[in-house]
Amino acid sequence: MAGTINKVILIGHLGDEVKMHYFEGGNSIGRFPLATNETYTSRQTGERITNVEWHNIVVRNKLAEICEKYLTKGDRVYCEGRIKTRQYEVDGQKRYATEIQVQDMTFLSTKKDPNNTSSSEAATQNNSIPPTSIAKEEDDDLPF
Amino acid sequence: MAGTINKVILIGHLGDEVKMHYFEGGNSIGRFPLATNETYTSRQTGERITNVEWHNIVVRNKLAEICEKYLTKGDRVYCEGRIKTRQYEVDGQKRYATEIQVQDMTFLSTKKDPNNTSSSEAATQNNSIPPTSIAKEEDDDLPF
Amino acid sequence: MAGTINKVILIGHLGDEVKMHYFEGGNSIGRFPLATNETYTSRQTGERITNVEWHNIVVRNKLAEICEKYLTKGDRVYCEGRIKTRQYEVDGQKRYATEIQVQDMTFLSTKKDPNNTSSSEAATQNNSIPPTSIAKEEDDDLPF
Amino acid sequence: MAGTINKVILIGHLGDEVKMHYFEGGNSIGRFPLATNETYTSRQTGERITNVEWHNIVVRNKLAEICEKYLTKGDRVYCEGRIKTRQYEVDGQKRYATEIQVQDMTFLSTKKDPNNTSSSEAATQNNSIPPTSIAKEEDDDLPF
DNA sequence: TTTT
DNA sequence: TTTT
Repeated sequence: MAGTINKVILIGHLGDEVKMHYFEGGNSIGRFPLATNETYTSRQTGERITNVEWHNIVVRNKLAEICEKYLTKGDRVYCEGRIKTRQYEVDGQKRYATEIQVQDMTFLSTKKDPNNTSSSEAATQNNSIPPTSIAKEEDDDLPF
Repeated sequence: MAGTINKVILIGHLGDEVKMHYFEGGNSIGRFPLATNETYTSRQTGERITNVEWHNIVVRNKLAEICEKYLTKGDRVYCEGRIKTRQYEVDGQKRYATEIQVQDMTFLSTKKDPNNTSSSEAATQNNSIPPTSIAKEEDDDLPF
Repeated sequence: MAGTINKVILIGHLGDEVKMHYFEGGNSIGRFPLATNETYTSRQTGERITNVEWHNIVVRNKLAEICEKYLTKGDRVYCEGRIKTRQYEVDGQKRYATEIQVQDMTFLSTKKDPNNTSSSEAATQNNSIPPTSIAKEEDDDLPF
Repeated sequence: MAGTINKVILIGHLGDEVKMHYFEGGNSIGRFPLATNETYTSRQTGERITNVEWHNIVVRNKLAEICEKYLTKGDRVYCEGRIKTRQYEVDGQKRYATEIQVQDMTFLSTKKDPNNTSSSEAATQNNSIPPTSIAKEEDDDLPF
């Protein structure tokens, strides 16, 4: 009943801002769409075709708050998590929504950093350093 | 236009047989459900809870045919691929179905091998050796 | 200063028993060799060639103790961790030893389980269930 | 004898230029060091400590040539490959050198692109587009 | 619905 | 030997 692995690794760009939802009791959840692209050459026409894949990213609690604080539309991130398909009903019919529950994230660009112009590399050379790697342990100090 | 990654790694058990579909022109597709389990301890009751996650696995052409030949319900496999959400309409309403398009697979148990009793390790010691690792290159020889 | 990833995923077989070392203060470390195989067809002779790759696995504290208790030579495991190359000197010359520091592990077969005959699947159907998935959180309860 | 996985995923920065070596017969190999960083808080002093890990990246043939053409010291890349430890002898003593044989790579920044100022995003808006994702198939067209 |  |  175990001995299984459910792991997702994504590098993509935020298609929108992080949307937060706060629960009673102090828990919180953040959601944002992440785009990955697949490019290939058409066998028929020979032209380059790009398919966009949209992933529903879900983050929780401290990681959610760090995402909301530092990430914005267009930023690039590395995400590691698991696939989770939720089931719900509409008019008595089953529907499915697949999310990526992310536990670990690394920022590959952070436009929200005020002193930063275009890349996370630049950001590390000034005093306002956003966290670039976010660990799984929720009780840790902020990685500054 | 790229610089993105969409990667899924799963280890799980087949929930059903591989269902094949053959296209005109020689292409084929195989589908099967794969179960992964997540076990955790409830904070309320302290009991162990297991959630099952079902993944819609899609394989193509030679890999599909190897899967159909060697895999059966209950077998354990390692899968590597990408997430793909297809959109379709029902009564004018958008629906989404998420699949895992698998390119690489490793068999961790293969009940269909006739000389095999319980594990793929045993299978490698006789003459009827199923492939245990299936490469991405479709034009390769079978890995026997 | 960050924004980097160092991740290793291995599925292989233990080449020897887990060797434990206990430190003063209660910490412990376990080490064992893990074999992965790469099989390919020789372009010259056309015969199948198998290369064995040996990985120096290092586990710590609770995970080390679970490994020692349940794993034995020949068992198959899934390991997730990071690469770490240690530097040392012999006769004033630098030497390097590369280890895989494993944080997450899933047992894919466990011969040490007394009620088990050949695979972890069988093991889950009786009362003596070894842990098959070991989480990163050291403070967690044992996953029974 | 199989059913194993040997997979490495790295995101890091080039510590030096790509060094090429060409073989008779047309094959080529490229090598470069890649740095990943691990940052943690010391339990003793409470200060942030960064450890650098250096990986010996090895790429072959077309991928090697693309790396040499587009990558330079300091660039950030995503690498996917396998661990390979080579054995050699010095004065009759065995020595080991661990490499990462990389088959797939994604460029996360490319300073060598002449029209590019600081990031790969900018690069995609002009006519001199470096490849950002490099597939495994050696016989493919260049991903332009 | 959307990123680069 | 080195990157950010």
